[in-house]
Amino acid sequence: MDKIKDKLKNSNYRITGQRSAILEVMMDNRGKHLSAEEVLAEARKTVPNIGIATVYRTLEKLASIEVLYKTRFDEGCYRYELSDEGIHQHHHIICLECGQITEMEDDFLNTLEQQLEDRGYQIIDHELKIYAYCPSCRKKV
Amino acid sequence: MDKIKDKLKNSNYRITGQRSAILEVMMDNRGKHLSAEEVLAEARKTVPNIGIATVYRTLEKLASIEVLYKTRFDEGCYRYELSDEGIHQHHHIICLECGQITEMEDDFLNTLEQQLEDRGYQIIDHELKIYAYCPSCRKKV
DNA sequence: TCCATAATGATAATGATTATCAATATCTGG
DNA sequence: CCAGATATTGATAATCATTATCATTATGGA
Ligand SMILES: [Mn+2]
Ligand SMILES: [Mn+2]
Ligand SMILES: [Zn+2]
Ligand SMILES: [Zn+2]
Repeated sequence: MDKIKDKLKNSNYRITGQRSAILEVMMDNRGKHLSAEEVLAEARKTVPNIGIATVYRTLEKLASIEVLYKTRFDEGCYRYELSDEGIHQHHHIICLECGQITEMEDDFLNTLEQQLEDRGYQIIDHELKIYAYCPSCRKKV
Repeated sequence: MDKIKDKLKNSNYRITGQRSAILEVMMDNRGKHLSAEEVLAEARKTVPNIGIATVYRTLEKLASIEVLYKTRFDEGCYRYELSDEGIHQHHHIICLECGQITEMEDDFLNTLEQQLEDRGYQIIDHELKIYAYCPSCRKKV
């Protein structure tokens, strides 16, 4: 939390009640993937008058300094989550039945990346989504 | 082309001038990823009065019977391309400098999929995007 | 405390996509 | 070929997430 606030200060961003509230919401929901509207609803429990524009602005800023990770799961809206420390983001397995999202680390992509580097690409990031039925929704065969 | 039109007929879809024009645009642009607006502009060369709503409807229909593949590359809009025959779609390497999109086949994911199947998942599809500098845009080190 | 300026909230604007609906085109069966 | 059931179209309004605008307020270093 304080480490993040330092990061904000170093970027010339002021620490406001709204930003603290949003940060707190994201930390209280570590592991979840929240939409801007969901963040707004939570943040209003602390800062009742906070507006949706501020939520968008803050989420955007926090993503730009890599405190948050922003993605979308085949829906209309973006979702945000606390970022890992690592360079690459993790990946997601999305159940087509219940919507449950399971996370997956990306070690297994090392081989592929090596192949691409060999072909001259300079890889910056990657994103993998797997659509599947999760073990409990899977049709019994 | 005729195989696709049969597919349409079998789904109770009529073959109209507009649909033929859109199909032709997609076939003339095999390998490219077109937005609805781009398809509209091309289709109007054949059917000047075609409306954007018809383009959206047709692209949607063609994607629903898997003639087209629909995706988005971190932009505001969807892009469509002629679908491969295979079960899974191919993947994309997007150059962060020039925007060039290179395609990649998905054999290398077999191992990962096997691991997930072992954990009880029933995999339906996956999507991988790699963001990189392409060989020609890569910063010389 | 003062003040330059960053941040906020309300609200208008945007841009892609979808819904509505009256008019038109397609196609099947006679 | 033709009529009629119905699928499709184009214009346009509506939607929905996100961004821009702008007057007002809050923050934090001097
Ligand atoms: Mn995640
Ligand atoms: Mn492609
Ligand atoms: Zn499930
Ligand atoms: Zn490039």
